[in-house]
Amino acid sequence: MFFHLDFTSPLPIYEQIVRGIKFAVAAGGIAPNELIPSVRDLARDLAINPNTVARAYRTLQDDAVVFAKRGTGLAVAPNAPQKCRIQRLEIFQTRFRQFLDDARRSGLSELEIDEIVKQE
Amino acid sequence: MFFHLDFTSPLPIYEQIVRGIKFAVAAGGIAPNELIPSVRDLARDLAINPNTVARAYRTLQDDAVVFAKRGTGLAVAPNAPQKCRIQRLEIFQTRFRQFLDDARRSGLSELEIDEIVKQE
Amino acid sequence: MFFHLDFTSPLPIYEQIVRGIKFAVAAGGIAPNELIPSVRDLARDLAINPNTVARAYRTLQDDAVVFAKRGTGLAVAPNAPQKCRIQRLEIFQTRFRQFLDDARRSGLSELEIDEIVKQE
Amino acid sequence: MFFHLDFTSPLPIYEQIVRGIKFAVAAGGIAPNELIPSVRDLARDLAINPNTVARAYRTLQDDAVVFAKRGTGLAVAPNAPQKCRIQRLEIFQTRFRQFLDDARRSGLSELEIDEIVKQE
DNA sequence: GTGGTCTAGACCACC
DNA sequence: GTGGTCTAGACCACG
Repeated sequence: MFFHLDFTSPLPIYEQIVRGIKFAVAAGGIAPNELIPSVRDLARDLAINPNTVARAYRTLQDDAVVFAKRGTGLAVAPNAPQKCRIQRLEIFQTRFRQFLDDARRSGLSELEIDEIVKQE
Repeated sequence: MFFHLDFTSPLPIYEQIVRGIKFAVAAGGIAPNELIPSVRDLARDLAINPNTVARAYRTLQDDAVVFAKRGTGLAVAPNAPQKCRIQRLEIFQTRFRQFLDDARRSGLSELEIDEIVKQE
Repeated sequence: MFFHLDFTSPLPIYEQIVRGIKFAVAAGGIAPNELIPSVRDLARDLAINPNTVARAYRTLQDDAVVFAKRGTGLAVAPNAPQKCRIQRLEIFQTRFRQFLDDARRSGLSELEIDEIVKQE
Repeated sequence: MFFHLDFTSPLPIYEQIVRGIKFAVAAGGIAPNELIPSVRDLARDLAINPNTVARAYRTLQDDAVVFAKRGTGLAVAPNAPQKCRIQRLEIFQTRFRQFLDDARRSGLSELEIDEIVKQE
């Protein structure tokens, strides 16, 4: 499978699925025109409600990351890999920037923040 | 005032208040045995409902960051500054570690991650 | 139902609910992974406001006695029965010890205290 | 002094004072017609607000445990010792009975309850 | 004045 | 359907 779920995360399950698929596409784990798992299969694999998967897939279609092949399933769009790579970068850039802002506003010194980052 | 609220954040307002007070205590903005703003005052200042502040203050009492002086208000606990500094560090350490884990699992290369971090 | 409320007690209703659920879990009335009554159901059964139940349930989550199954309800944590049994014992041990201390400090003789206890 | 205060107790301070005086009278620590400490003195000794002491003393007057000697202070009523002994007994009987009821309703077995009591 | 409890009801996200 | 957040306001105990 392409990703795992964190049920304790505040990020909703369906959003974790959306990102999981996008990141898999960005990383080349699923190629353009290749089918993604069926709603039923993925729901079984992840042990979650099919409605949740369906909602994630709807979002992916809205984002034009996948498109419906009638009677077959959902396939990765041709230009999706590039688009997903951009989105992936943006997601993590935004997140790091937010991290820094919050850390500074909390009263942590630049030194302490550096300390945290360097412990990577 | 010790902090401002981000009404667009997924982090609930009461949790933002909890952290705001903890960070203020960690940074020495409020000393042990000093009173924190009254429920009504803070609610007025932040332009939110007093109950929301009350809920945050309840959490702070549960965490033993403040204690009730009956009929007087809530005061910072003697050992709270140290505790809050530790918690603050943990919050941001965890958050950065999570950021790294997610970035790696998304298929981003170490190089790309470094790139994001260095843009600070 | 697992318990009843004493509206005349100084113990707040939400705290009575917390204890009621804990004691039910301790006694095996609700098994691990089993769902506890929904906020709305319990509020209706006890004829109180749903928010009061919600507040109790929040406390139970903070105590890790139950965990949220998103969109499904709250389920008893795996190790909760053991934990609840311990807490139950502690609650009553503390209370009896406090009773004894207070009785002694009030000037009651050991004989008089024994007298009270034996009338059980 | 006749008693100490527990600031963490849910029992209000003024009620703790009322009981402290009553128990002292019951135990013979203060004899009939003897003066109890002045509001100001007791407040200073206990490091609390004089209003709180005043409220307790008002209750004691209402209960006819003490009476005002104009221009002198509050003195213990002649029949107070007997009355206080009775009230003291009732307080602890009620409290023990409540303890037993609660313990039983919590699902503790008679054996476990006996165990707690015998550890006195 | 202080915080604490409870009610009532709106709105939201999630499944 | 589920719980979670927030608002609004009443009432109480305490100092």
